Amino acid sequence: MPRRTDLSDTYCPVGRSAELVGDRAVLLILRDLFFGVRRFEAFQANTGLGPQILADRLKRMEREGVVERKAYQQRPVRHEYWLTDKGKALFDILYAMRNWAERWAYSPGETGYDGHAVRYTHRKCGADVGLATVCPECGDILGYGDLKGEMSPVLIAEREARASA
Amino acid sequence: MPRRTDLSDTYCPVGRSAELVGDRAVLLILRDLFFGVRRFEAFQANTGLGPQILADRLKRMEREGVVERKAYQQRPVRHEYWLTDKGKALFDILYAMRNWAERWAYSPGETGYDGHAVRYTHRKCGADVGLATVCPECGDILGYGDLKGEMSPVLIAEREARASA
DNA sequence: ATAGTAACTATGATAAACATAGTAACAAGC
DNA sequence: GCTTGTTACTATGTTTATCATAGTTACTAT
Repeated sequence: MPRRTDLSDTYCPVGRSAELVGDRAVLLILRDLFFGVRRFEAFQANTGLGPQILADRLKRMEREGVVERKAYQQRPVRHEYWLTDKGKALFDILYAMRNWAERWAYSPGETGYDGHAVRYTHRKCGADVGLATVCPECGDILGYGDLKGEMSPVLIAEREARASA
Repeated sequence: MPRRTDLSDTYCPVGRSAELVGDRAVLLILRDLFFGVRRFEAFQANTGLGPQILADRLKRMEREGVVERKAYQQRPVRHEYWLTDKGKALFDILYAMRNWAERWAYSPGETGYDGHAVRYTHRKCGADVGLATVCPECGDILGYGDLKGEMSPVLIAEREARASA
């Protein structure tokens, strides 16, 4: 889609974020990055994105400073994509998206959806945090690094089915 | 852009949110809705979107149940767009986007940017909450309704300039 | 009868996305 | 030393969304 209007110079902070995060492909890549995925082919398998939008978005994200390309082997040179601090800080946005969807985007008796699609536990105290941003057990404010995410069986099955296709 | 892949039936919560929120236009409309804007022409002026993507997105958002069209006058019938509860719950995502951008998306000496582009205060205790999700003064968890947002002078000027053009 | 207001719809050019195929640079096996 | 495999992409052409601009509907006010 032609996007002539550039929002990266607006004074509105939501506009500036939207320039990066207002894009399905970027969000799917970020999701995978937060689950520990680092390689091109894995992103392709998990997100279902074609190689060029994937390549294009990874370049964009690198230009914006949210990911870094790191060589993990020479001969032949192969790269992995790692989140920078600026990238890791995007966690709160993804987490808010997850929380919203878990609460509002699943129909009541949806098949295979019991509890939550992704369960987060507080690394420090082990508590299941539900949809909270503050640990219900110890009261800590929760951010990237504090939380451990685990996919539910249906979600794992879905990802495996996609990866093998 | 052709978007053949539909994410609304994935089990991944980020995927489901991305289907709605992974779109620049939707984000800009939501931003305005959270600032109290309700009318078509005002959205157009503030977001810079053309009338058809605006109309298309508002329909999509209505279909998704995040906004409601309400007639504010008869003869001729005119409508306003109001956030539903499901829509209001999206605040956390927008707030996370604002927080990320205020911290990471402005260059150090950027003209006119002193402090924050949008300042939020806790309605209950009056404290400036900065970039927090928990009130630094009284410790309350902050969500939609608890916060009052105020645009900085540069941002107001930018919006007025856009509206008059 | 003309001008104004608010919320759109219609039209055509442009640019982005998708599917599919192909390339580069090697390693490993036969 | 030739084929197969691996990983990370690039190239090509069709499909589809977006943008800019203009026009429409249904009225009120002067």
